Order: sequence, then structure tokens, then C-alpha cells
Amino acid sequence: MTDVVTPPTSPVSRERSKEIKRLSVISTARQVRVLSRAELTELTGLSPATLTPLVRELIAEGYLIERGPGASRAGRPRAMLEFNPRAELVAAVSLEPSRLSCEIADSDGTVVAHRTVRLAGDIIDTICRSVPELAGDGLPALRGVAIAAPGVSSGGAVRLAPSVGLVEGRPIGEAVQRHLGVPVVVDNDVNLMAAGEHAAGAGSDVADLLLLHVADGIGAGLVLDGQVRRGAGGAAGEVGFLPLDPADRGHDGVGPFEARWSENAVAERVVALAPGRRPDAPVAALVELARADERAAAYLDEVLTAWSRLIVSCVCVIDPGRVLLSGAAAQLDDPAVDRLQALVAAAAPSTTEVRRAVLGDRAVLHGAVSYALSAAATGLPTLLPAP
Amino acid sequence: MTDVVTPPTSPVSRERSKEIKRLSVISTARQVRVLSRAELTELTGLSPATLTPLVRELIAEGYLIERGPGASRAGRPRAMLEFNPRAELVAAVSLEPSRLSCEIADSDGTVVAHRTVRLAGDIIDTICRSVPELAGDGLPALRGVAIAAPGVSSGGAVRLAPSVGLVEGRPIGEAVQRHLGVPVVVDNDVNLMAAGEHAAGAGSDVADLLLLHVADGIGAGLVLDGQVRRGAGGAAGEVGFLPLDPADRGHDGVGPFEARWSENAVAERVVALAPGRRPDAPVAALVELARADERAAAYLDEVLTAWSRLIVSCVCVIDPGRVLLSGAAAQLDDPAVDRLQALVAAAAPSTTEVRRAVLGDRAVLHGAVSYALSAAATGLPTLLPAP
DNA sequence: ATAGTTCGTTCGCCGTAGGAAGGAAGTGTG
DNA sequence: CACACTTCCTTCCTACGGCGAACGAACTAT
Repeated sequence: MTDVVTPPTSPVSRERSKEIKRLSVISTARQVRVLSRAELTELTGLSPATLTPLVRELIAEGYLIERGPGASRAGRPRAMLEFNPRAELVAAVSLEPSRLSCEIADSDGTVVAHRTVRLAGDIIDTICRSVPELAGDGLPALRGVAIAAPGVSSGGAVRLAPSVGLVEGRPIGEAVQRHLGVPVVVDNDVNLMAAGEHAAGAGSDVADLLLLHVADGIGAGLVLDGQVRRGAGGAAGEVGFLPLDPADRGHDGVGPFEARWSENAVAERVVALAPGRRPDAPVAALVELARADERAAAYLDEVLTAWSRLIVSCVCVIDPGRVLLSGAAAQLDDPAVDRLQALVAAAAPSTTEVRRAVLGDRAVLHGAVSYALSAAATGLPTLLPAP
Repeated sequence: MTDVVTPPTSPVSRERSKEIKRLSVISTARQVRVLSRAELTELTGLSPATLTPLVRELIAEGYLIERGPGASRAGRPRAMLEFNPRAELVAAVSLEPSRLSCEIADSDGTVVAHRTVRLAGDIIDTICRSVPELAGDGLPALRGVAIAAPGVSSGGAVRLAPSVGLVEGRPIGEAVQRHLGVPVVVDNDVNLMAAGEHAAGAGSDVADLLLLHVADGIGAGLVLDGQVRRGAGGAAGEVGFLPLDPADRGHDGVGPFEARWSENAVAERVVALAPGRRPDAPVAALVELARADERAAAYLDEVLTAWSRLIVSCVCVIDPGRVLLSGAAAQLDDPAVDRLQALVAAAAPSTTEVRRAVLGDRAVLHGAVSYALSAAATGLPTLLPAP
């Protein structure tokens, strides 16, 4: 079965159970933000007697801040506790072909510090220097590092290596983890976006979603049962390779589908329809054009139809229930999204909501926060989405 | 997501931690089969002092049987304990349109008793009567019931309702659970097969797999990270609906893909190629024909190509790493499987193994065992797939 | 004021995890 | 054959933590 062949430490040792309690309280407080001890007893199931010393400890460590008394209808008012997001910092590192952007955020996803560095010299060194510098005196509060590597559209972890040097997840992650002493997660940007939208965006109310990211290539990030799923070889979501048309042919690590329906491909057609410079937002431009130009409208419908078939394919396989449009696909206006939704509904075997993602550029950051926090909270009964 | 909004009991209460220890020992013993207390301390991390009374308890309950002393190079020989598979029985109920088959198995998947009943009267009553009768004096050892409902090929849980009466997961599962007092799981047969192959078949060495079941329709069962995934609406694996050819059209709850490439569709063509009675195993018949008949060989290749595009689609979305062929697809001979493997390798973005499933009819049973045992292990009341 | 209500803390019992020591049952060695 | 030596299992003991119960605190309602 699974590889839990050797659990070297007792499942119910003293330290372990203490840690479980701590994490249970912290994660509850993180969700509810401001609450009293009485609410904690309800939410965690721990007895008041157990909570008193634990809360005291957490206050001392800065996780919780004691606020004044709350309102009371009758009886002693509750002494309110506020979760301190600054008690947990997270670093999000984005690798790009020639540079590296690094952000320190608190557990709200609020950016505390950020910096962009040109890549020179060793990536690992650069990361291990930048993160502590940026974190400054907040370094002890650093709970995790998430490293986003590009390349969803270019065929998974394997093929992205050349673009940024050696980025085979494990080495870079392990090296940084050893240096900084906190959990490090390496993943591709689309997976992080999916995690971000799930944690704090258009998917915070569901346990399953698929984020469709259209850019130079087309990739998808998959959240099932509250977790990002990467598949056996980390190539889950490589939907640009879907063989939806026997005539389509991919080339050089570009999938057959994305060769025709990526942002690049659309941009070329848009330039043909409206000669001029390649627009920054080709899909937005196409939507605009389609209002007046009949040929543009027809092509827009082609694009929507193609994308809908892509979405339907994903729905047939994993039934995510909700699909988020990201990247160029998020440039669609409401009528276009509605049209897409209708096309999907007509062909999918189960009801599926199609929406735009809402976090935009901040999705990766929120995903990194979510990764790092859950990496820090290994082994606790994680209560995932907020209501 | 789930309704675990209010964990009413403490995460580390006394009973809970005791239960965790028990389960930890039991599941270790189930895997290793015969071991000593010393091995248990290593594997579970529990101290010898903790284990002594616990093991005594488990022996008294019949979970473990004390065997003679084992070999020893030096020192006191280990007193060997053998896991007793009969201590945990599981009922697997298969619903079919007009009948109901019921099997009692031990945790090895060895069938202890079985029976087939014609469906007359209330399904729930029938189940609640049959299971205890079959279990006999083993009833106290019953740890769970898994109910397999047909209908993967007919569009998920919703559409299978008419064929067997009311089978909307929840009612039937809850009712039986209330009557028998053990966890009950209801799922469709393909998901159970996937779980079975994962637990005891061609997928026991991997954490992710996709089982492709070709029958009247085409459906897939999905195991990701060791768990069967059903998707938000329980429609994951409805791959018969994949829009792989714009020209294909489904009808009446039959997907466009399966309308052309299911066992039925193949059977029709086989009859056309070799007039006569519809063969029991049309794919096997086609493979046989293809050895001599060129048109048959060409058609077989068409079928393999179509199936390979189906598999590639699934691989692009979830990258299972291993694909198991079940039902009619398992009738392929080695060269055909190799051909399929090659077609997949040529188009898939990640390496994928294509194999035949090995459990055949027993897959559902093993899946049921696996479900029921893990339902009992989590201590959760039930994990029901969404209706 | 007084009663009533709700919160938080302290106290103390009890159960249990795990260290330490000791008995049990073998193998090797003089 | 006695004696050390090794390994395994058990028993004893202690310290610690969970949680029930009693208590004090802080406020509202009458």
C-alpha cells in the first residue's frame, strides 16, 4: 500500500499530541481571526482547562494577541484573542528565465517585503541570501518557502530545467531547506495559482477545482479534495497535449492543442484580423474586435468552442465542479464567459461552473502562502476552506 | 467542503489516542502478517511497555494469534504473533439490474460466503437480511459493507437510479448503516475495481492509477495519492463523454466517445466482419480475427488508436503513471497491449505504463474489502460519494 | 443590592506513556 | 555442565497531561 512502512516515532507520543493541539488551535485562530477562549473550546473540542496554559503559551510566542473584552449579553464578557498574521511569515520565490522575484508575506498573503533580483551566479545561493535579508528581524517567524518554477506550458518539470538552470525540484528544494531550516516546496506556477485561488480566491468555497491557465502554452492546475494533485510524474494538468483534434500536431514539446489555441496562437490571428502591433492582451483585443467585426466574432467563437472542448475533457476525467479561467482566458468578458459556460454545460456529463479566476498576479503568492503554511502544519487534521 | 466544521471531540482525547494506537498496531500486523512484539515496537514506534497490554487485548479479541517462538540467532527468541484475517470480515454487495450478489470476505479478500438473490421487494431490507445471514456467527467481526452500484457507463450515480430502484447513495447507505451498525460505502463498480486493483492487483505498487473499463459503456476509475477520487459531483471518470472527435455525437446519456468505441460498438462491427452470433467476448474475437483478416486488423488498429487517444487525454489531465485495462479492454493480447502502449507513449506528455488489470471479476470484491477496511480504519462514519 | 449568567482559571484525580529494571529463554564458550 | 551474553518480553514506577469540577471574575437584569 502506501509507504508508511516506518513511522519511526510513536503516533501518540507526548510531544506529538502537544503539537497537534497547538496546531489545532493555531489553525482555528487563523481562520476565525478574532475569538475568545470559549469559542476555541467549541471549535477545537479541547477542554477549557487544557486551553488556558496553551493559549498563554501562544500569546507569549506572539501567535495570539489579547484584545479587550468582547460584547456580552449576559455574564462575563469574553476576553477576545486576535490571531497575529505576522507571527507566521512565508517566502514566495518566483523563478523566471533571467530573474528571480522574492516576496515575504504574512499568513494573510499581505506582502511585507519584496524584491526582484537578476539571476547571476548560483540560484540556490541567491535564494538563500535573499530570503533572510528580506525577512530581516522577522526571520524567526518564517514558516516556509515556496518556489514557483515556470513551465506549465512547456511540459512539466522535466522540460523547464534548461530555461532556469537546474531546477529538478528535489535538489533545489532540499538545498534551500537545509540552508534555511524551514520547509521548502517547489512547484510549477500553475499549480501554485490553483492552490492560491483555492485558498483565497474564486475557489475558497469548494474542495475541487481546475484552474485553466492560458499563456504562451496552456496548462491546468488541479485541486482535488482540497489538495493540489500533480499526478505520478508531476505532469498532471498538461492539457495542452490533449489530442482533441486528430489533425492537430504538436512540435518541440508544444502540445497539439496549445499549438493552436494558446495566447500566442490567438495573438497571431488577432494581428491578421487587425493589422498592427501584437496587442499586450490579445484575448481582450479579440473580444473588443468581435463587437464590431463579424470575422473576429466568428473566430472568437471558434476559440471559445476549442476551449470548451478542453474544459469538457477535463470535466469528463476528474469532474472538478468548478473551472477557473486564468491568464489570457481571464481576459474574456462576461458574455464570453457565459457562452463558454453554456458550451461546457451542453457537453459535460456533470454540472460545472466556469468562472474567471480573481487573484490575477497575486495567485502565485497566495498559493505559496497556502503551501508553506500547510507544509508547516504537517500531520494535523487540517480544516481547509473558510466558510 | 465536508461537514467537519465542528470537530466536537478533542483531537487528542484519551479514547481517541487509544484507538489510534490500536489501529496502528492492527494495520501494521495486517501488512506484515506474522511478527513479534519487538518488530511492532520498531514499526509502530510504540514502546514495549505500551505494547504489552495492547497486544494482550488484541489477542483476546482474536485479532492476533500467538504462534510458537521464532528463530533466534542469540538471545531469547521472539514470540511470533500472526494476524488473523478472519478477525475482520467485510461484506461486498453488488447491485445489478435484477439481482443482488452478496459476498462475505476476510481481510485477505478470501471469500468466506457468497450468495446471489433475485431482487424482490425492498433493496435495503434485502441487504439488511442477507448480510447477517451470510455472516452467521462471524457477524461481530463485520467491519464494513461496500455496496457496488452499476452505471459507470451510463453517466454516473444520477442516471443509474432507474435501473435498480432508488440508489441515491445516501439513503441506501445510511439506512443500511443504521441497521447493521457498521460503516457502509456506496460507490459505482468501476471505482471499486480501481480500488481493488490498487489494493491487491496490478496497481499495488503505485499510488496513482487509472483503470479504464470498457463494457456497454466506457468508464474510468481514478486513484490519486492512494485514494479513489470521485470529483465534485461523483462524475470523475466519465470518460465516455470525452469530445475527442467533433463529429461524434452522444445520445440519451451515452457519451460521444463510448457511442463509437464501447464493447457494444465493437461487437457490431465484429458481427459485420464475421457474420454470426454476437460473440461473448467481442474484443477477443476481434483480436483473433485480425490475425487472418486484413480488414479486421485495420479495424483493430482503429480501435486501439481511439482507445489510445482516450488514454492520452486522461494522462494529460491527471498523469496517473499507470493505466489498467479492464473489462473488454483486458481481452487484448500482448501485441495489442504493446501497440496501445506505443501509441500512448507517442502522444502523452509523460511516461505511462499500460497494462491489463489482473483481478477480473474479483476486482470489485477486493475494492470493497479495501473500502470497508479503510472506512473502519479512519473511524469515520461513512464516506459516501456524492449522489 | 442581589440574583443570574457566562467566562476563564485553578485544583486534583486518574489514566497512560515510557524509562528502568528484572525475569525469561535462548545461544555461544570455557 | 556452568557461566556469561544476548535478545525479548513483562512488571514496576514515575511523571505528565487531559479533563471534570469547583471556584473566582466580570458583567447584565431586576
